[in-house]
Parts: sequence; C-alpha cells; structure tokens
Amino acid sequence: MTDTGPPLRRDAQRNRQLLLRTAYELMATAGLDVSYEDIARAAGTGMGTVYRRFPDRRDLLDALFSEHIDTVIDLAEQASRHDDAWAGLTWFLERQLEIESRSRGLGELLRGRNQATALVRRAHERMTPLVAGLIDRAVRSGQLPAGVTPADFVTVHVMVGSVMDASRDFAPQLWRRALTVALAGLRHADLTGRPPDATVIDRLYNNNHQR
Amino acid sequence: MTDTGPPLRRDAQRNRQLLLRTAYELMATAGLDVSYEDIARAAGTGMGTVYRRFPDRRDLLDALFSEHIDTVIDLAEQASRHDDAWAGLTWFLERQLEIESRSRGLGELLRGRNQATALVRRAHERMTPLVAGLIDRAVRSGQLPAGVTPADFVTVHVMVGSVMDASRDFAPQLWRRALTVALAGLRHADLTGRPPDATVIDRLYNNNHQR
DNA sequence: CACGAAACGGAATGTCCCTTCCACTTGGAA
DNA sequence: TTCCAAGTGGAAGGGACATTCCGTTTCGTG
Repeated sequence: MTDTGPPLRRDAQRNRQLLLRTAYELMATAGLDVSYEDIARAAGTGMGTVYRRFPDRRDLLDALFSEHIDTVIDLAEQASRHDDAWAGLTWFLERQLEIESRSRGLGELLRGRNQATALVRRAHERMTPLVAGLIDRAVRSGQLPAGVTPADFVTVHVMVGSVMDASRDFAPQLWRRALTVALAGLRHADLTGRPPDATVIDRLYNNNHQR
Repeated sequence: MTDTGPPLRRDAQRNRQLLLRTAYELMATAGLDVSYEDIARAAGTGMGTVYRRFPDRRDLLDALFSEHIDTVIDLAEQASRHDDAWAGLTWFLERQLEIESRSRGLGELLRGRNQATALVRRAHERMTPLVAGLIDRAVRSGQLPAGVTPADFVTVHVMVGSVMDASRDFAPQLWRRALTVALAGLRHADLTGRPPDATVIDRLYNNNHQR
C-alpha cells in the first residue's frame, strides 16, 4: 500500500524530514492552508523540493499527521473499552480536542474543514463505529437520554472545535467551557425529533465545501 | 453621518439596486467572499460599476445587510422585554439563527467570520447589554445556573452557527438540533470555573483572524 | 436637441498562489 | 576519482481576484 519506491538519497532524506518539521510547525498555528512557498522559505529550500517530495498536498498532510491520527484512533479504542460509556465518551472527546488545540492543522483535518485525505477517511471509518457503540451503551444505560445519536456527538465535536478556532488567539481555553456546555446539553437535551440522516457524520467530517 | 452627496442619476440608481439584489442573492448561498467580478457578471454590469458605487467592500456589506441587522437588533429588544428571561433568550437566539439560515452572508457577518463593519460593531454594542441583562435575570431567577455569563451565550451562538455552516448543503435543519443541545447545556452545565474575560464577546464577534 | 457631467464596461495591471520545468549541483556506487 | 542518477532552486507560465483607468455611452438640463 505504501510503496516507497527506491530509497531516498541521504540529503533528500534530510530535507524531507526538515520539510515535515517545518510544515508541521507552520500548520500548527496557521492551519492547513499554508502555501508551499511559505513552507519552502521557512525550511530554507526551494519550492521544487517540496513538490518533488509531496506532489499532492494530501501526500504532505498524510505524512504530517498520520501518527497523530493514529494516536486519536487509539484514544477511541481505549475509550470504547471503558466500562462507563459516558466517561469513555467525554474522556475521548476531551483528549481529542486537547490534541487539536495543540495543532490547528490537525483540528482542521479531523473536523473536515477541508478535502479529506484517504487517511482521515479511514480514521473516521474506524472511529465512527466505536463512538456509535459508546453512544448506544450510554443511551441503554440511561447515561444519555433516548434520541441521542452518534451524529449528535459529531456535532458536538464540530461545535466545540469551531469555538476553539474562533478563540485560539485570545482565549485558548475557551473551548473547554464550550465542551462543558455541549456535553451537559447532550445529557439533558430533549432530542426526540426525527434523528439526523445516517450520512450526516460522513458529510460533516468529509466536508467538501471548502473556503 | 450618511452623506450621500449629489443624488444619483436614474440609471445609476437602478444599477445600484440591481447590484444590491444580485449581491444579496449570491451571498445568501455563497457567503460574503463573493468576488466583485461575480457580482458584476451576475448583475450584467461591468466591474467598474460595482467599484464606483461601493469602493470599499464594507460599504457594500453595510448597504446589503443594514436592514436585516436592524431586524435582529429589534429581536434583541423585544426579547429583553420578555417577562420570562430564559424564554426571551431562546426565542431571540432561535429567531436570529433562522434569519442567518436564510442568508449565509448575514450569518458570517453577525458571527464575526470576517472583518466587522462599523454597522455590525454598533449592532453588537447595542445587543450585548440586552443579552447580558437577560442572562443576568435568568441566573437570578434560577432559570440558569450561577456561573453562566453573556460570553457563554455568544459561544453558543458561534457553536450553533458553525454547525449551520458545515451542514447547510446536506442537512439544512441540523442546526436546530445543535441549538437544542447547546441551550440544554447552558441550563445544566456546571460553569463554576473562572468566567471568560469580558473582552471575549467582542473578539468573537469582531474576529480579526480571517483566513 | 445639444452638450457636459455622470455613468458605463471591460481591458490592463498587480498580487498571490499553484504547478511545471530545466540548467545546475551533489551523493555515493563503481 | 569519476560520473550520472538523484536531487535542487527558482524562474516561468497560468488562474483567480482586486483595483485602476480611460475611451465610450447615456442622462437630463438648458
């Protein structure tokens, strides 16, 4: 699946690492839409080098974030093994958001503020059933009211993330308050209306409409 | 304050109206960042005409949305006169969001997804004390738990709006569910930690960091 | 109805970013 | 040490927008 072709020359190897570090830094504060030119300049290489190594931006994103994404998948798995479903859910979401708060780029990726990469899609495919299972358990055990769906959990993720994005520069902890509110809402809202369509999760996370 | 200079020629008058209608339509679905070229093309005029009439984009935005903004201010005033503070708050927020759901552009303007215009700033200066009064009353009457601040209300507005923006194309009513969750959260969250800085409201609404 | 001011359209210019391309440099195998 | 495939930097071309400018057209007053 990940055919690397012939191994890179040592200097190319070095530059690749340098570019990854540089791009990660830039995207941690500025988000995913950093230009290749900026990355090259910050790394002290030419643009050609960036394009040669990462011809498609998604290649770059996947290389940059794959281990962090694995970490998040791990969190979901740990959470799903939690005895207390609600505790698992809140723990998972808070952890995930903490990670997102340290990297704006990763947050944008995980919350579908862009064109999803294959890696991200696969990550969600893997996490969604786990979350769904937790929600199910929590509803059955009475920790969550009937009517709460996995899509509502995703909605909470999106909501809190938007507060994080909006307030990062002047109130970097405000999202915690928003999370408190949103989670309390999940436990107390009357969501007995028609549940959201099943495809909503996918569309929220694999947002096409950029901009 | 609004010196209009010498009156416009009749054809210019007509074009101005045409441009406003056209721009409003475009921004209702595509948001505020429609290019002047697109507006001109859709209206069947040249770009020069758009620039002549609205040399600064803010001029255009204020002209486009001023009456809608007045409507929202009106809602806030009506709400603040409501006997039941909580009912006033929820009614106001739902109405405002309904209006935003009909115009993506207006939503972006009201929720600070851009560089705020003088008009928007004034609108928020006017509405903020009204909302603060309602929150205060609701807390005092026990409808909201102690610790809830006006900034939390704004946060809810931002959160629900983000869901609206993210789901507009495939689930145009999903924001109502998010609103239900968020409002329930406000009533049930334990927000006894240090309250957000007073400037948070302003910064959320007059967002500088565009994208 | 003539004529000057107002308005008009859209070509031209500048900026920013994406992407390709190629003449030059360099690593490392022979 | 030689040599060439691999690697490099940045110029160049292209597209999207913002903004300006000016030759032409249109209004509406005298």
